[in-house]
Amino acid sequence: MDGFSYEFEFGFRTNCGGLDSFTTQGEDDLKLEVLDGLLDDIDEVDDFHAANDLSTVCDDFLLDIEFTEKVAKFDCGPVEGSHLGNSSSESHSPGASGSNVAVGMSDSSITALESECKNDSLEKMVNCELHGTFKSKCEYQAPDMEKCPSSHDMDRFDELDSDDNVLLSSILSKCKKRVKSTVLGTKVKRLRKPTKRYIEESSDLKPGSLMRGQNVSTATLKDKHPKVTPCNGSSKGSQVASESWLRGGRLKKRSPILGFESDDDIFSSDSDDDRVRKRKSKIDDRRKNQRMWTLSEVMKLIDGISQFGVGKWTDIKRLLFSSSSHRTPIDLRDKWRNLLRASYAHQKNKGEVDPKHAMRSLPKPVLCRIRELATIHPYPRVPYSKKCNGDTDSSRHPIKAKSAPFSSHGRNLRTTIKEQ
DNA sequence: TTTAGGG
DNA sequence: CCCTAAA
Repeated sequence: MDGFSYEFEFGFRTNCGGLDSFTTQGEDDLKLEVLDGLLDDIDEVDDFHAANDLSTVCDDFLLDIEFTEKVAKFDCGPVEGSHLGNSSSESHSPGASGSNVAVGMSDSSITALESECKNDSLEKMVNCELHGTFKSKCEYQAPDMEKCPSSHDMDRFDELDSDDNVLLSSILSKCKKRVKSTVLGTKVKRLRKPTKRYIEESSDLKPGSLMRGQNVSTATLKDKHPKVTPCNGSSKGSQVASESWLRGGRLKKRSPILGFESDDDIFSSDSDDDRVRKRKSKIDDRRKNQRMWTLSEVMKLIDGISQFGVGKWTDIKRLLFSSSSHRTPIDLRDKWRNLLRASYAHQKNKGEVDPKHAMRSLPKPVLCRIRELATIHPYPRVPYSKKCNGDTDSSRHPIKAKSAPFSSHGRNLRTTIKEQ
């Protein structure tokens, strides 16, 4: 049973070194045809995923196939007794650590086997072993290669377990695919798909943990300094409570698994809401964590900046925003950038506020404060104060002159300096 | 790790 | 808000 699978697999593997000597090139086509015919009856078993890094074997493909055919013939022949059901043969060789891998012969074990076969030593070892068992038989039978498999052989083939057949089918279909690509000269390099083992490992996460990957830990990680700060007087009473789910799941890095997750819904343990939400806003989900800045937050930010200076975002975060687990230092910086932009826009409009944005505009004192701070702590690489723009200040900072202050045109900062 | 800058 | 490069 398994012995057949095992030996077949290893025969396939090791043929490259052992059996190519007695096959003439002229037989290749014939054999391929025969093999193809054989294989056509077999359902294509889905990929072996172990296709990764089989390229080293690929060069010996034709030979592999030859041997495959031989095995199909020989192993069912009279001598097959020593093959079929003789899985103990591997136990003869104590050094054959790899043999253990193949005995179970599940798909995953095949995967394991294949990956193990990348190991040179293992291959050699198996070579040795098989030269003892296989080669002699095969060489012995080689002269009869031309003849078709006898009906007896085919019967024996049919006698195989269904499990064995499945396995055999898998292996053969794999051979077939590779042979086709190789023989046709295309030698298509298959895209590196995730190995079955990888998928299995991924899906193993599913049952136990509802925590979707990394989402859980980051939330707690941020409040390293749970300094008790009155919840910034924000009108949003629910802010602190809700931010755990809103922001707690902020993904610092996209994990490679994310590809699966979005494509196949491997993590089907998601609630329906989650799934719907994920589908709906896959594109702009970067915005879904967005949080309106409250005035009090802005004030705190301004205070922090005036206290620590611009650029000390971590300090500001630690001391003033420790209670809000969202608002990373980067957020603070971004907000400050936006505030500067806004203040500049405001100033440029001579105090007139676009009625459309009137609601969002900052109170005048805050605006003044921002402008004030901007002069004291110019935002990085802002060479001159916004207030004195247009004068020759920029000439004093020739290096930094290229980075323009914030313009009223959204984020296009550079056009402004050209205009001036 | 933090910051700056771009998107 | 996110990502990445640079420090």
